[in-house]
Amino acid sequence: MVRRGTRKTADKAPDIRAVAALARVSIATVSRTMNGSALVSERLTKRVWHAIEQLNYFPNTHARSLVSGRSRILGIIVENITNPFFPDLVQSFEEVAVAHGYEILVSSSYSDPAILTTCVRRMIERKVEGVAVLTFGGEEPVLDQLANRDIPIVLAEFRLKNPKISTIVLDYGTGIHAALNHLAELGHRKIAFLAGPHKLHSAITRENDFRAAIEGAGLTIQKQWIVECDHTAKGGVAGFERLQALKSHPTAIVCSNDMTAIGVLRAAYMQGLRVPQDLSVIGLDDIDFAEFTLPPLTTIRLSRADLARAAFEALRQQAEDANNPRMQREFLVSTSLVVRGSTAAPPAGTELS
Amino acid sequence: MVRRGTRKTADKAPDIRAVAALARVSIATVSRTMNGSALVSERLTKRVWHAIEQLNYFPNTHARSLVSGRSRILGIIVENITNPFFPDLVQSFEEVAVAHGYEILVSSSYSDPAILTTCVRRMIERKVEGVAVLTFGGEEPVLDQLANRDIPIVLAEFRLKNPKISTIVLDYGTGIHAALNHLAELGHRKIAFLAGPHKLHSAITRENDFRAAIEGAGLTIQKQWIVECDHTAKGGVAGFERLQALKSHPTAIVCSNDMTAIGVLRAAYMQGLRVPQDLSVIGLDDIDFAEFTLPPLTTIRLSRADLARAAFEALRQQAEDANNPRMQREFLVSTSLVVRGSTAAPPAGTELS
DNA sequence: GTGAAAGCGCTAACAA
DNA sequence: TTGTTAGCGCTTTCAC
Repeated sequence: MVRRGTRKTADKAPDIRAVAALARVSIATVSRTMNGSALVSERLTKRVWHAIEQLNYFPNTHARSLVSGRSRILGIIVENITNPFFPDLVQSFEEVAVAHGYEILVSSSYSDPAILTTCVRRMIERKVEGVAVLTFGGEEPVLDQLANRDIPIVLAEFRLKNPKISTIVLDYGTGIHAALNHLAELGHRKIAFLAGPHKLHSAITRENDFRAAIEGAGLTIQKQWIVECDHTAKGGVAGFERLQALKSHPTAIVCSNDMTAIGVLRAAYMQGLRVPQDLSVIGLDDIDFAEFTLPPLTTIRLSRADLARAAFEALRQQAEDANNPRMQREFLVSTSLVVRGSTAAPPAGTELS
Repeated sequence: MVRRGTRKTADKAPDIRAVAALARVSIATVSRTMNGSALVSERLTKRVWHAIEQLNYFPNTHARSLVSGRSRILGIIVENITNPFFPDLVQSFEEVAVAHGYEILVSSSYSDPAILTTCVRRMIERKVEGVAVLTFGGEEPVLDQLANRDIPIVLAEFRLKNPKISTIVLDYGTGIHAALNHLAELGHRKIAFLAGPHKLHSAITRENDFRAAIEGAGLTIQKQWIVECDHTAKGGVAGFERLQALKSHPTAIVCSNDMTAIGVLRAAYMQGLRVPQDLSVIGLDDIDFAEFTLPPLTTIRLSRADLARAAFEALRQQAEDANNPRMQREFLVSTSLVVRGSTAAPPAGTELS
């Protein structure tokens, strides 16, 4: 424990003046040294660092932000964490951000405009240098608050007319296509889709991509085999039951997200249907847990790390090119199929039913 | 740079002076109004709020923190998020914090002292008003940096001699006891424990509580039935296999955490052992996912929300009683048994083997 | 009740 | 190269 002088009390946070005094230089020199400015002689640089260490000095970021106008804080708004997709995403975002010397400010919007407003308020008050809006929802209007203040924004999933807002386009098509190919190769022809809630932009995109892929595979879309669920396990159970109530059953079910697939797994288990022997199931997202379901879930991976990286990159570019004419940028994050244990050839004889 | 007046360009962030000007009062009055100071006449209060709204003004927290010395930021350090326990915890902590007007600064220590040092540095630089260290690990030394600066700290699991540090005591005993009672009532006598890594303080506590509960239940501890795993699913698989390699098999396995239990579920499934008919499994934590395993996992719940609330409360008390002689406080968070589908009576005839 | 003015700890002009 | 100084946007005495 460093204790100078002979006082017993814990030394209160030293400031730049204390460092300057100890190093016998001006506070400007201390500032320059810390910020790696080239114009400090080696002799003084050494003395300053020495003083900094000796005093255990940490610069006050609030003071720094106040004068420089840069907070080095990035905001991230997600929907909520009931869906295991989000914590992962936040963690990944935090990792990239911290690696680049940024702090992050996390907010959950819970799809509630009032809460979103508060989130935005917090972001503005803390002077964030950019905000990643990864709610996959549709709450644009409030974001104008940010845009009007020239705060960079990146949005997953949809393009806004506002040119100041960058977009991350999620290419579900590739993964869904691969999934259908996989299923087709196994011999499936009767494929259902458990969709997400239509209020979610991403859910609609996923569904459309599924439809396109079905047709691309030369199959025809069966209306009753596309049922809207709510992206929860419970919803998956319900969706599965709806499917079972039909006269003709699909041999494979593709789900709009992993939670839905987990519900299907559960419902099938309860009904004594074996996965994958009697029924193939495919999820989407590849949440950490997909690996540990019984059987392990075949799923379409949407990498949270990739998404987080793209969001960070988008924000950084916007922030650093603040002077450049800000053009609308687009970033692409792709998906891929991860084959695990929930898919297999359909049971014999189902081709005819 | 700041342009007041009637420009059409996106007005750059208005400041307190702009508000004062519009409301025709001094900036002091604006400040007082915002902070709810009683000594502002109703007439001016109204005018000020009106101006604030009209300008869409948000106070700059950095400036505020700088002058007031209070940042309204709380730090939280967790281990990492591979274990699904943590994101939940962070989310709960964020919720309480935001509800009380605090922001949070999250850091993962990854059990790496070097990273922890950086975390602590970030916390100090941002002038956090308290830090919740919920790593369940044993990285005390660095924390002195915080303690020395009189920053309140709350630690889960262990007591430090430092009187400035509050502690949250996790009462696993209650839950583990209930679990063993449950098992005993079902008829189990041969109960194994898949422990966590001994470097984790919490793992050791859990194991000790298990031993105590076993003896409390009138059973004797079988050394080979307590095996150290690593709190991952993979570790659970390995632990299960170690158990199966023994001549005498337990009829029930209690796991130090849910991930381990999930590994056991998986390994049992692979070996064709049915849970719960052939083997009962109990987890600990009650992560969100425990509800969705096949079968749904019976587990000992350690509420992340309770833990987060306790941590927040501890910090707030310390922060607000800054002047009071700071005494070491202890908070208790309890556990309870959640019975789901992974436990049942042992298979007939196993009593004798 | 209200306003003027002194900083909080730092960065960035500008001087030397 | 180094030091001096003027604020960044706010809170908070201290006068009035």
